[in-house]
Amino acid sequence: MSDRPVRTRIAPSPTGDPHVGTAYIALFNYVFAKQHGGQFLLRIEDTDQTRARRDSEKAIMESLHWLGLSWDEGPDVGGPCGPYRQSERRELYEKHAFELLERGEAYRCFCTPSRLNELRAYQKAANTPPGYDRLCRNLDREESDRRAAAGEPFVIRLKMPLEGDSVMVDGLRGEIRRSYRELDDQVLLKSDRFPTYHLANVVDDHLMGITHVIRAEEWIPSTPKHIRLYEAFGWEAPQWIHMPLLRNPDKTRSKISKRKNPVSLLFYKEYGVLPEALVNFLALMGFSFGNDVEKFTLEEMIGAFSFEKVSLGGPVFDLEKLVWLNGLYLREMSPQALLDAVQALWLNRAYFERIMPLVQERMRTLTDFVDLSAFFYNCALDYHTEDGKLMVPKGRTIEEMAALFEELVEAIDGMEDYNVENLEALLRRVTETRGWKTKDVFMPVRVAVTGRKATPPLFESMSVLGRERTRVRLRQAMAHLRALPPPQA
RNA sequence: GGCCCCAUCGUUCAACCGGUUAGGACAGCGGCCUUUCACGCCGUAAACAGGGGUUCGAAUCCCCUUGGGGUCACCA
Repeated sequence: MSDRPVRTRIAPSPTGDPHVGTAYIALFNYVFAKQHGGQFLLRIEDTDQTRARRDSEKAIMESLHWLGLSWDEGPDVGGPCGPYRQSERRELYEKHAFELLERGEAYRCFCTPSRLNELRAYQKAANTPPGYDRLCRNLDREESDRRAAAGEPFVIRLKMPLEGDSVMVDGLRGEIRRSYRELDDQVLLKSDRFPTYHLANVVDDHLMGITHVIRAEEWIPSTPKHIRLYEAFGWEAPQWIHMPLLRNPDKTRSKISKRKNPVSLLFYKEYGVLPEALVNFLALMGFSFGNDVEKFTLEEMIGAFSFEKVSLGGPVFDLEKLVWLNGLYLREMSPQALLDAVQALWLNRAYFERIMPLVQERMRTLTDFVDLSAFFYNCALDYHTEDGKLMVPKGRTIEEMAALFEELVEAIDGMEDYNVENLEALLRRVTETRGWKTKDVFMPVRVAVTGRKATPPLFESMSVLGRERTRVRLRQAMAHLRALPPPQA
């Protein structure tokens, strides 16, 4: 153990919406660092060139700021250990990978993806444990250098010990042992010269002086690789603390996922949850303040926090309790502050300006505006109506429509730019692939998204509602349909 | 499937190093307040997964079983 000043970090991967799990882990890193007068850093792990999304990084930073979990060092504020974006540190990882190669702690692997696929297929068929067979581990150095010089593509793999146990001490669980025999020679540097998570993460944590790695439980199985990496470099390893995983509320109890639960921080913000309430609620997941106190501020949590007060069962994210807690916060605001908050969310001029052109030609009196635009503000829609029935057109089944909504939820999530053109293209595409008529898709989607059959133009409306709320409504409509009694024959 | 982690009411969090009528909160139910609803208040139901040990005594320590989860990529 060393007496280095405490430094923690949150290291999200910008591959989608800002995730509630990211906020959850960030919270504990933040609180622990602040409690010890240390620093909390933000590092963007964007080494996956195929998945990193441009706008995602920005959304993550905005969401964490919204929650009040601000960082002392990061891509936007800089700091002594920058850059804080892994894609800007590529050469560093390459250099370190080659350093391990030189020291015999790692080796070049020339195996092709197709060979590795075959290997896996064979292992699966033969029912043997999967993993790299270490074919290239014993290539002699001359041959390795020669093939690399000839331009043959390769990756660099870490040499794991063949015998013995890897021992990690987890701050919450104590000692966790694993036999090296079941540990693979992990790829450190991909053939595109970008690092894998394992290399980049360890190199950065060391270079950035991270003392406590507080991350989700799902990382426990790969910690031996990280420990080995620290050993291979001759570096002092941080303390490992693995927090329990947030779970889905349904029967599966699997780790929280966007297919089953709203996981986007944007959702909670647009739903009207106050950041203080969300932070408080997240803190309740696994942590107990003491004396049965449930409502507390970030500041108070910093005063009371200890990992001894963290329990290990995977907590289920209970939206109902979050909403109750939020109500508590709402009620203690001054009416003025509440008005400001309500206005800032949806009842603001900028938002009105987007809606006005959509409803103008349908208005006869000024007050028509309220009725015509209500669905732009409502959160939950009521589908138990005459219009709601239009979500299942004649000749289509309930399940067909639910499946359609499900597909749209996914497609909208993956949409690069969420705009009118892409929405129209998407709806036309799903209509065509099904061989349906447009009315079989457009009206049901209209009702799902707005709750009614007479609305402003569909794509424009979806665009104004935004990606997140559109998805939520489609998902709610899907759930509504699947809960319907089966039609009589 | 192998390996690893976990195990208290439906959900969440308590019960310090073994001795409690197993507690709080959300949700549920009943009631009070109230023109209504909500808030608030009062009350009620609801759990130690099972089996072995250790011990005078086990929710608490150990083992096994069961259950749940995670992980086994040139993703993080």
